[in-house]
Amino acid sequence: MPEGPSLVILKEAVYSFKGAKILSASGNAKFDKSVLINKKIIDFKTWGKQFFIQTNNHIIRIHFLLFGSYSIDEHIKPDRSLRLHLHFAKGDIYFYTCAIRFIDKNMLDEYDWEADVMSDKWNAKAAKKKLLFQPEMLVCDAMLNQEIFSGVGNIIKNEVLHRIKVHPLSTIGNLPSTKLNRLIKEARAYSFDFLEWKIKFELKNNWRAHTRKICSRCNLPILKEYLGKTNRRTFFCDNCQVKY
DNA sequence: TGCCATGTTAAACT
DNA sequence: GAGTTTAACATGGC
Repeated sequence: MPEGPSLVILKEAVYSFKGAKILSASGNAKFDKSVLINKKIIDFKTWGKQFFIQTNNHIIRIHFLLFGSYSIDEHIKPDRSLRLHLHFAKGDIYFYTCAIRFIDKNMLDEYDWEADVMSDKWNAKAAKKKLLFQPEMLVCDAMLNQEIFSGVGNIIKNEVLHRIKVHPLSTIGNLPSTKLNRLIKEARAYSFDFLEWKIKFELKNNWRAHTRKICSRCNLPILKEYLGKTNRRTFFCDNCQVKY
């Protein structure tokens, strides 16, 4: 569930609830759900891995972390994992094992919408500026930085670096300009490939490095190491990914 | 069956 | 107080 493209799928999936009135709200999320009753859904938004439900009076922020999930109309998980259930005349939305809270009304203005790789507002030049400001940063950390690449997660990180043949331990400052541009471009492009494949249930089939044993390009072993400040699982080909 | 992972935050440290 | 490391959270797939 967690990476940006999956949230875009969610936003599409609940689109028909836009304008609908919440008839009841329940679940074990630790806030007062009664204030949502009889409120209309104004909009659903995503920023990277965060999902927002807007009513006239409130903004609910949902983060799925590692294990979060949702379902529409059917309650498919145990009650204990049900964080929020929104009931409408036309159906139901269920959110499970995620972090949910209200955020301040004007908080949405605080988000850097140009950082969201899935957004129409995505700004590659702004991303480059932020990257060049931290030349010592490792590329494997840079890709997971939500201020720069909001929505990019560990799978996208591994796949993009393999696709552009850049070693995860390269630093931003050492990357040739063409490679840096390519990294920024593919962070978005791969995310849209991810979206397309996920919709078709073909995502895993298309992984070239993530969880793979053999490099699809050179047939040499893919290495698995925990790298960077983020210390996340990193799959890479030591042969065809160049360290800069 | 046990391990561990598409992630983040807050507490506990130095 | 700052910067950092660690623990906590919690489910499902392999």
